Amino acid sequence: MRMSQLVGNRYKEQPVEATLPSHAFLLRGGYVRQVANGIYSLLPPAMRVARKIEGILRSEMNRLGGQEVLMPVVLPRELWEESGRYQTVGLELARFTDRTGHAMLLGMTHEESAVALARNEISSYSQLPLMIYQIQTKFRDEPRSRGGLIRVREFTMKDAYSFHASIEDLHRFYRQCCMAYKRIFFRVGLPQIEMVESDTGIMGGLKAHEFTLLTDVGEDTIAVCDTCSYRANMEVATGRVEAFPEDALPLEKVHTPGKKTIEEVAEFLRVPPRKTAKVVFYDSDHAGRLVVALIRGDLDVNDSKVATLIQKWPVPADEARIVSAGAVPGYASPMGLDRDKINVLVDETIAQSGNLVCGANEPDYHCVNFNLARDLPGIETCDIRRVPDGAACALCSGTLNLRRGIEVGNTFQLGVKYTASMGMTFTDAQGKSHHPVMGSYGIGVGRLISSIIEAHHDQYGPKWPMSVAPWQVHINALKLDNPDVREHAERLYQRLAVANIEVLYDDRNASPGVQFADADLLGIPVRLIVSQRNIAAGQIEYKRRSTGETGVVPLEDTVGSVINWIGQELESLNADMGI
RNA sequence: CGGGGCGUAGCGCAGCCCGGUUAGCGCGCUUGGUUUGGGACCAAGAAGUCGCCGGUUCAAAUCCGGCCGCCCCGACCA
Repeated sequence: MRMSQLVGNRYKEQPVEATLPSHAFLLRGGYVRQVANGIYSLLPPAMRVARKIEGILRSEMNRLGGQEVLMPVVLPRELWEESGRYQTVGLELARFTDRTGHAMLLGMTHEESAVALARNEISSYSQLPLMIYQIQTKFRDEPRSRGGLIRVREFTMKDAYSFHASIEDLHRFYRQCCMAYKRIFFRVGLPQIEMVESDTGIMGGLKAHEFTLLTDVGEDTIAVCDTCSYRANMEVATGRVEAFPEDALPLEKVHTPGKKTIEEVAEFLRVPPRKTAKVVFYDSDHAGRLVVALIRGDLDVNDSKVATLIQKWPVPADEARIVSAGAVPGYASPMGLDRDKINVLVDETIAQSGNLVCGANEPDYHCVNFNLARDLPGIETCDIRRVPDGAACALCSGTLNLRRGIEVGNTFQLGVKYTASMGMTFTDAQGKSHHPVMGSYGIGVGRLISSIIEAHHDQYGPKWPMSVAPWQVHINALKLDNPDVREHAERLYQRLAVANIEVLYDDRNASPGVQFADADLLGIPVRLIVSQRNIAAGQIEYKRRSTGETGVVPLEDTVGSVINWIGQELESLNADMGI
């Protein structure tokens, strides 16, 4: 490729809207252009990176036995009604009607489509297991996109769907798929990506993992054990919290005038916040009952965990709602409330503490010496707390640290949620009918591009790993109006092209500073510099983008050296070496 | 959806408060010349419905009203 013809300008001004390095470089390097909020065009350099990533995705999916398909972006409403998600998924599902008035939607994930495809083709256990995958455009009408390609509304995703005759076979395949994901991330230059336990969210199903690049600019919060391999998204992370058992003292009502918050009550009664019990009200659970969550005063409720328990997203209850259930805001307690009309969620930490302070359900009064087993008998406890930074790991003696991360991929053990609701069956060896067990597996291509830049850049631009670099070699020729320089540069360009090397040739007669700055923004791993002084010495100068190493090689050895460098760098990204 | 900010040439901005000639500046672009190892210099150019609609006024980028779009933080979100 000749740079004089390359579509897309580079510029040196820092774009005001870009706060992340990857976002700024994508704009400054001429990789992407925004078309609307969360909607981008990819220019040739980004398109080439995307194609390389897609090639790696294909090879690893094919290695798993996956078969590539292409399902539609535009889907009929009926398909999503079959699974029930037409109702349960919110505004991020873009809906519209076609000219005949038929309700349509833009696919944001393709479990329904995959089942609809497979149920007509699969009827026997002998056809299982099976995985289909596609690399395709998704649209999700996100409430807020951000960070360049990190969170967008339209994006390219590799999504895969597997079907199994048994849960055991799903588990076996799931492990293989996770290994394939590790190989993928290794091959694109991100071996540090972590496998993280996660919420199943709108996918539903049994179990899910995310694959996350830990970085301060990430938007997810991950609990990371400093000792063992436990990693979990905040949504589901659990940890050990110190228990404070005490022998129960008699329950006693105390006057606490005007003291409503945990801080006020704790200070007034001269106890630490951990000796109090906090009540949080949510408007309703799936059955319409008021939700009363009880947690130790020094801890916070984790809404995601509550959502899983009450089967809907928790919305804080307003004061009228709380009062109508017989509770007194600021002095509330589950004690004395009609347990048939409310859903009480009690965090384990309440059972592990004795003699707590809690509300008396009477204005200006609290109770001291609340003990769960005695004062609210017959309640099963659960985990509804946000893991605090520095909590003890539940699996080992280590400490959990909260880190930020970018989720670049995810995997779900779906079970029979979709195959049962959509009526997909197969016949086993005994002639009996079953629903296949399903898994689904996603990786966002654009998010991976941004993540690679976040992990591999300096102040001047990206440093692409060889496996995903838009080109392998960048030729800079200085003083191109000199016939000797031009002739050497053109010849070098031809020789490299003949050797099947991907070359970007800066054939503009631009000043060295401009050429080098542009080369840094394009981040190509090998840079070759043709100049009069190098020609006179019979040599070519090179610079490796990733290491900054510079040197010279004799002119006649150039192609051979380049082939060696490319080979070395690709070999270091070969997953067979690393995993 | 809540809070904050911004919309003037491809990009980054000034001008607006206090209405008044041909709406400026830097980068980029075009032409010519001089240059050339980390974003050169000189000269001459091209490029703008000042986000949109309406109002006030002799006169609106500037004042008023409405709308739209974009960014950041939060909420939300595989």
